[in-house]
Amino acid sequence: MMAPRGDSHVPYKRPRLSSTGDLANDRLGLPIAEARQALVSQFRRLDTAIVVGDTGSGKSTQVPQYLLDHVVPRGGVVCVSQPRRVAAIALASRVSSERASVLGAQVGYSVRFERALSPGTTLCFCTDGVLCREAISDPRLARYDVLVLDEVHERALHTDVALALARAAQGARRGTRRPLKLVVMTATPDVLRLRRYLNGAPVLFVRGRQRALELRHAKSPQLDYLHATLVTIFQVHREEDRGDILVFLTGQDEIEATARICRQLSRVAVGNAGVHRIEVLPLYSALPPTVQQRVFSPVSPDCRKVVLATNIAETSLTIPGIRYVIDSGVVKIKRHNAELGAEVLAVGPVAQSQAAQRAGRAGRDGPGICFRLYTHKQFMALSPLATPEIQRCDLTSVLLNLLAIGVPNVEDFDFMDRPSPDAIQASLQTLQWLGAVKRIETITQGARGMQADNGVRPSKSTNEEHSTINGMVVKTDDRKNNQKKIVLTTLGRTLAAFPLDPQLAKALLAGSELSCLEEMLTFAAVLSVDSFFLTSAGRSKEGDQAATACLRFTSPDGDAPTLAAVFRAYLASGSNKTWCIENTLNHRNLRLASEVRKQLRDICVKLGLKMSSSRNEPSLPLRALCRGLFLQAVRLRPDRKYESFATHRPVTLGPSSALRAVSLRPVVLHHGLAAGGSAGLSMRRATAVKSEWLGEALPAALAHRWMI
DNA sequence: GAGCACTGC
Repeated sequence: MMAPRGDSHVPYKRPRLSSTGDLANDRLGLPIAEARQALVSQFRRLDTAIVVGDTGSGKSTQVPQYLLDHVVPRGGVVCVSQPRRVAAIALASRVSSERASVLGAQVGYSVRFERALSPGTTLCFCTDGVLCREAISDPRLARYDVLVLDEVHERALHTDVALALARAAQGARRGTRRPLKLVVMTATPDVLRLRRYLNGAPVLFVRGRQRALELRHAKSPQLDYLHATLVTIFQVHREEDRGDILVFLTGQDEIEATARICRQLSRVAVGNAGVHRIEVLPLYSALPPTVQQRVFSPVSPDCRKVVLATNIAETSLTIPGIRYVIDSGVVKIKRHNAELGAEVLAVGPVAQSQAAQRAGRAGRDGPGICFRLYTHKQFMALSPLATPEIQRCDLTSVLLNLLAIGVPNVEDFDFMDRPSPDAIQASLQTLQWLGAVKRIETITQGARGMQADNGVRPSKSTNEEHSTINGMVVKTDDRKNNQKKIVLTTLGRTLAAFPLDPQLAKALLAGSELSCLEEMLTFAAVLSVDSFFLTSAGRSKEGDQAATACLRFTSPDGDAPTLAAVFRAYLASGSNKTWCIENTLNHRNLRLASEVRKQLRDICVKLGLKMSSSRNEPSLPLRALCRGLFLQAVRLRPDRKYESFATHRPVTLGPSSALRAVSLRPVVLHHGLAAGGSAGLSMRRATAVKSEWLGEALPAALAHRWMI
């Protein structure tokens, strides 16, 4: 056990006061109020504006109202978009009550599964995801006079897409009788990039609440941030005034381990005179909501709360009473590796903007201190901004969405930070194999001249250029000479109607063809949400025993049928929360799956698909699954190891897959590959299928290549 | 033999 010894404390540089407290602002109203006139006159004049202000400046609640009351014409509609559902609903509710109106009348919201809107709604809060979907039926965003994009500094996937779509819509409406006004709001003062993207749009600064925040960096680099974390927690506990501590760590295991040591150490320390108790509270998204709620309840006056959190506390949850922040300086980030065709979850250093965000969580209710477990020099060497999500994730869904919107050139779509051409090509190739897009020759004047007149062909060297797509080595056309245009097929348009990965959407449609749509709705729903099974940390004491009881759901065919069985049992229980707890299942994810299924079913009905069930033929849903997930196929080699058809890379069966309970199956489909650690590539979830089903599902080009 | 956080008319 580690104890905070005198010689192992983390030395911090002398405190520097970066700002002063100003509690008067609390009563005088929000800082933004005095800037109202100036903002309004700028908004009237400009077609695009950037608003910079801290959370707490009131910009998210006030700017939309200024626009509605003083900028748009009577009856004009303002849309405010956010990365997160809870924020959209909370803001709508807050603004609605500020205006003493009923939520859903003048002020409303629209998020997935939930909306409060009426024909008279002129101020609508929504999520970026909803806005991106709306653009499919309304690419000019014609319903809105003003579009406000909030929290743009987070660079969430849908925010970047929405921003690019908004620019395109604004361009299309420029010079018409109803131009689109765009207001982009960000908390990061570093707006050079954003400003250039928005053609030099003026930046309007809103003064934030002035709060006292003291930053202390480590004096020397720390080799072990977990050790430094423990030392600092107890140093703060011994030396600093009352106030709760928020610690940023990377993940569940690390948090639980640190919590255990912390509790042991505190039992030792509390024996000493004058040392108060501490209450250690883990906080991460996999925890059941009831356990998460504990961080919001106050502790007794003689006790100090220590919250050990992941990134969830950086943006999603704001914990009251935090006075001290301990920032480990590291974060876990998911990246999609197109070459491996896998998600890689890795620990890395935070960006400066994230460090600022973490520090800002201290002293929201009074003067605070942020302890950084890294030196000021190390801080200065950090990247100023985090890599935008659009450069880290699989683009298959995003590109299908853009094509459905009618974006003319998806390969050259003007994102603020463009994804790599390889990532785009990999996703287009996937869409092509799914039959969602095709490349058609478009003979432009220039191209015709070139090919007919002098017969120029791509030179041999460029023609034989290879690139790796989804891990497969593929010959690519020379892009300079490539006159092929990417167009959406009828199938692609149908796939885009579903809020699903295109692969799963295709499997769902195959369910209609094979008369097992009801079963496929369940497969699609359970595979598109996080696992139903609680991991050890989220379990109650009796949990492990009950988890064993859960084995009764295990299907020899793997995870899709197993999860479907759990889901059916959940519905049979009457969607009962107690039943979930008794069986150590994640109620939130089961409820989510049930809402997803309902939504998918409604879309199927709208598309005119007939509901059908394969009650007497259990293999039909598995065959349908093959028709969507064939790119995720894996085979068992003679040496009893699994290998991906697409990439020929070895993969292993992940530890939580239901297939581990049965003997090795010759062909399986995986539902997500994870890379990292010692295991190489591992399949998080997998379902066994028959080789002939895979054969009938494959497009000809792949059937030939894979020799099925 | 191991899961950061979000989101989808």
